[in-house]
Amino acid sequence: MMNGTNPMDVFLSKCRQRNLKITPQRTAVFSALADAEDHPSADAVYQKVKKEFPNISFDTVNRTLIVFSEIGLAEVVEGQGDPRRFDPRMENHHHFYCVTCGKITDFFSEELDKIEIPTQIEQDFTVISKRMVLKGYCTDCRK
Amino acid sequence: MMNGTNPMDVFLSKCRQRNLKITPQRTAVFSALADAEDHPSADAVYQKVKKEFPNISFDTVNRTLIVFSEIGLAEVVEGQGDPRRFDPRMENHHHFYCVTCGKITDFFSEELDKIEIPTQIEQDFTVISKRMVLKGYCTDCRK
DNA sequence: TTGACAAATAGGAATCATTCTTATATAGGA
DNA sequence: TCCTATATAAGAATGATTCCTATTTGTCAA
Repeated sequence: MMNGTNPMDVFLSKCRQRNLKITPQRTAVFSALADAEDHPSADAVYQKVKKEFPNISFDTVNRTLIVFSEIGLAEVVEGQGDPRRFDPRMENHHHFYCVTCGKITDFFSEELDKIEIPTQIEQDFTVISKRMVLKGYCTDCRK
Repeated sequence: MMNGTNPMDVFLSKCRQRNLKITPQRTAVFSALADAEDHPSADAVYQKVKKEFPNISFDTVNRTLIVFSEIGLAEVVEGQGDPRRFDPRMENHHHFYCVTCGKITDFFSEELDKIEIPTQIEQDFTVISKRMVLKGYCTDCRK
């Protein structure tokens, strides 16, 4: 028996826990995502998986990725995608993002503003802004 | 003369600096955004402005907001919008986002992980994850 | 191993949000 | 006031996702 700590075993056990069928398509989407280093979009995963499954549909890939994010196999990360959200506050501040209603709440914290960016990052990249992004449930949604 | 520190004066001076005409539509979009507390989408701003300018087009509102983000009157903030970006790494980590090519690079920092969330936030919200999001230019794009 | 059935898939239509195109209108300087 | 570069409105086009539905397929139990 395998010990369940390698990614594929995690995938299998999460699917079984939730009564999700282990289909070749799901397995292929999982592998493609697990190998990705670049926070791919659904379309990027689709392009990869299509090499192995020429007949797979975009919808299947997209649905599968959303399922993965619901069962803890992946996370939807913040991006600058559509619909864009505009913020008129140009002072440094931080965000709380409610995963239920999508509302973004500003907050200010001198302590957070003071945080140093790791030296390695400062060397490799030119940083123009830093922001702490918290995710969770807002007052209205946590009831 | 006004001293240029109220939002409308900042708007007027930024437009003049860039030779952008001060049209009633631009002014209305600026006011609507400046008053917003909720990091609105272009459509949300459009719905607000339309009450005052029933004939304004969505395109004008959207274009204007993008111009504002280019001249430093607003910022496009991170959201969970389309296209979604998926991340298979479920361990706590942080992101560097390149504003030129859109690439998201992971980085790890025990120092950042140790940061305390302000007490007020912990009281008002249920926080399930925290992440530092840096924006700037990546190695390839900063040349 | 074989059915039965709930779940998953493929493919196309529909939707949502944005961007492009173009003809018309207008702000702001001469 | 006139001129001209900009900006606007309206609709078409695009890009990305989600919905719909007929068909297929894992999985469980006999």
